[in-house]
Amino acid sequence: MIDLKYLQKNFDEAVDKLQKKGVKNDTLEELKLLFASLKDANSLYESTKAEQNQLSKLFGSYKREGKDTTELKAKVDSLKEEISLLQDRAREAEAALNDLALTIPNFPSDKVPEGADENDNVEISKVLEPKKFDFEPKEHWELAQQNGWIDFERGVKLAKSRFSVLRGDAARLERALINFFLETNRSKGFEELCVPFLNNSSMLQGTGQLPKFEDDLFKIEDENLYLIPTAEVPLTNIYNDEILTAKELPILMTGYTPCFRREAGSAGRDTRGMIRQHQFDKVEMVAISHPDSSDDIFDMMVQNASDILSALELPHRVVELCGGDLGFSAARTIDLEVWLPGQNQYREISSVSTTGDFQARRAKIRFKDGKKNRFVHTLNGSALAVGRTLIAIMENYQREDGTIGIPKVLERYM
RNA sequence: CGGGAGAUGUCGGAGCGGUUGAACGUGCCGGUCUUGAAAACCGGUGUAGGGGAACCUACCGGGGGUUCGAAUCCCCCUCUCCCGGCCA
Repeated sequence: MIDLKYLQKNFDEAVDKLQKKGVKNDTLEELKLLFASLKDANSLYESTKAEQNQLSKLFGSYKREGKDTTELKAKVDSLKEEISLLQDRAREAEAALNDLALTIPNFPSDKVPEGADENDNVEISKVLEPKKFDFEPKEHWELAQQNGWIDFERGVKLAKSRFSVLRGDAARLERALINFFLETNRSKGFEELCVPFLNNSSMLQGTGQLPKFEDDLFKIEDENLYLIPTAEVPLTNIYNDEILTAKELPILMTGYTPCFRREAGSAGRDTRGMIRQHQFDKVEMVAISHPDSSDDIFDMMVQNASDILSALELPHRVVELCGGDLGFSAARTIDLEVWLPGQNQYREISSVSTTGDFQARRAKIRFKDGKKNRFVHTLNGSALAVGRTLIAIMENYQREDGTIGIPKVLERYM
C-alpha cells in the first residue's frame, strides 16, 4: 500500500514516480479525490457522533438526578438518524478508497532505471565465463529424457499440463539442492522456517498478490485459502499485524516451500521442459528490516544468491530491473540470470526485491522507534529457485555422452 | 464430523448496561537506593484516524441487533481449547 498522505501532499511527484510503472494519471487523480472525500465524510460523522455522545452522557446524569429526560431523548433520537446516514457515507468512502488503493503498485526507488519492459533492464555484471563445449550442448528436456530424470507425461497424467515428476538422481539432486541452499542461508544468519503452504486471503493481501492477481493463484474450494505462489507470502506475513522492537531487527528468515502458480497469462510460453511449471520448489530469503538498513540487506541478499550460484560454478549475470519490468510490490529488483548453454541464453533463477514499507503497510508490520511506531521494510529473494537450478546443472554439467556431472559442493548432500 | 468451554492491552487476568480505553499482576521505559547488579519503592507506558492545540472519533475475535448509552444483553459467523470419532 502506498502512503496516501504522501500522495496527497506530493501529488505531482507521486504521479511522476508511478508513471515509471505504467499507472495512469486518472487513477491517481481519482485516488486523491476519494481520499479527500473520505476525510470530509469522516470528520462530519465524527463531530456529529461526538454531539450524540455528549448528550448520552448528559442523559445519564439527568437520570441519576431524577430530572425529566423526554426532551433530551427527542434530541438524540433526531441525531441518530443523521448519524447512521453519515456513518454509511463514511464507510462507503473508506471502502471505495481502500479498494482502489490496494490496486496501486509500489513506487519505484530512485535507483530504478527508466524503461518499458525487460529489454530495458540493465546488466550490472557477469559472474563466471560460460564454458565452451566441444560438442553441441543439449537442452535440459533432452538430457532429462535420456537420463530418465524427468517424467513429463506422468506429471501431466497425475495433475495436468505444466506438472512433472522427478525420478531417481534428479529427485535426489533436487533434495540435495534444497539442503545446500538452506544450509548456506543459515550460515549467513537466516533463521530456517517451515511454514504452511496454504495461506489465507488476508496474508496474500499483505504481500500484494491480492486483490489484483487472484487469477494467478490456486484457490482451495470452499475455504478462504490459497496455495502459496512463493514462500515470500508466509515468511513475510509471519509478523503480520505485529509491533516489533527495534532491537529485534533485522529479522532474517529462510524457508523451503513448493510454490504454486496458475501461469494464467503465459499460455504458450516455455511449454517445453521444466522452466515454467504450476508447481516448483524454491528456497526463499525474507528480511524484515529497519528502514535505514534495508539497502545494505538488499545488497547482501543479492550477493548471497550470487555466491550460491558461484559455489555451484554456474555462470550467471546480475540484472537491475527497469521501472516497467518491476513487480507490483517491488520498489527495486535485481534478477540473477543463469547461463543455459542448451538454450544459449541467460534465464532468471533468482529475483531479489525490496518493497520498502509497501508490504509493511498492507500487512501492518511495525516496530517501536522510541515512542513511535514505524513501518518496517520488507525484502525477499530466491536463494534459489530449485527446479531451475536443476536445469542449469543439467545443461552446464552435461558431457558429450549425455550423462550429467554433479557440482562438487553438492557431493556431501547426495 | 459429534459433545463441552472460551475469545479483553506484550502476556496473564478482572470487568453491576452510564465517570471503563478498560482494575490488578506482568513486561517495557525513566527515576530513587546500590561499588555494580538484583530486590524494593516512585513515575510513565495500547492502536489507528482527525485537528495548530485543548481535544474529538473508532477499536475488548468479526458482523448485525436492542438501547438515549454496549466490553457488558440478543442473533449470526470465525477461530481457539478440552472430550469422543477419523487420521499422518
